[in-house]
Amino acid sequence: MSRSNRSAALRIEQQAQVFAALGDPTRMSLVTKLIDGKPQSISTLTAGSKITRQAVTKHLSVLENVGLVSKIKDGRESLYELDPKPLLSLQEYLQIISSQWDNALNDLKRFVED
Amino acid sequence: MSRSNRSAALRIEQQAQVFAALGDPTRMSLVTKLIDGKPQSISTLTAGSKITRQAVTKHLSVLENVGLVSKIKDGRESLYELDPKPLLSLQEYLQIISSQWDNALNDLKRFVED
DNA sequence: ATTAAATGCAACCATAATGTTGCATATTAA
DNA sequence: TTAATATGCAACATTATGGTTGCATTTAAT
Repeated sequence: MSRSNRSAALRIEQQAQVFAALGDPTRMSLVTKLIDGKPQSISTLTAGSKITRQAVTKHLSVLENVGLVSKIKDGRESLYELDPKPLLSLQEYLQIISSQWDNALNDLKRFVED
Repeated sequence: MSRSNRSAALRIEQQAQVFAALGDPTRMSLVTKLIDGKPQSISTLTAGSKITRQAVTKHLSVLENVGLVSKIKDGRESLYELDPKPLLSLQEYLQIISSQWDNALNDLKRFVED
């Protein structure tokens, strides 16, 4: 496999991990809760949830592992803060896919009309 | 739970499923292979892969279940075609998150400057 | 100094996801 | 009509995921 294929495979792997991290309703709502920019503690993020604090902790770790949140120790609390960079990366990816799709449609159209 | 919360939860669940469907490198590359608009058979999509045809078939089913591809029987072949609608939906979602994030940053800026 | 609150860590369980193999069936080609 | 191709179906093994419980540890409040 060429160097470029290796790094492309790496990029795909990373993107896939971010997609996977968002591929769970609990984690999507955690992201939503953090969207206002205020770092929040595990207890706060767990409040009102139907699952245990430890489950929420695991979900936060998944998000942290793909760089979607970062953890800040503050006294006895662990605050989590959103980092939207990986989301921007996904947007770019979807953008590329969409534009390629548009091109494919145009090509098809031209082919049919000729 | 209110009606609006119920349907919001449904939407989140659906979006999460699409994210999850893309959350695997094999499925991401299947999507990439189909981006030119040409429906392709399972055998074609499996060629050059390191996993078996049956594994690819399962991945295609995952994509089909969230509406990212559709299956067309043609003789003895099963052709799969990309449907980008769910991708557009994800783009919208990410767009909303991004804009809310920008708002939060602006609010914070204003707060600090006051 | 005690008590309460917030986490961390680890073991454990149930279920889902990923992949394989083997065989049956349907279509096309020779 | 025989052989080759493409797929479908089902059982199985392995590992990952999502969740729980119990207990220890650290920090804050009385």
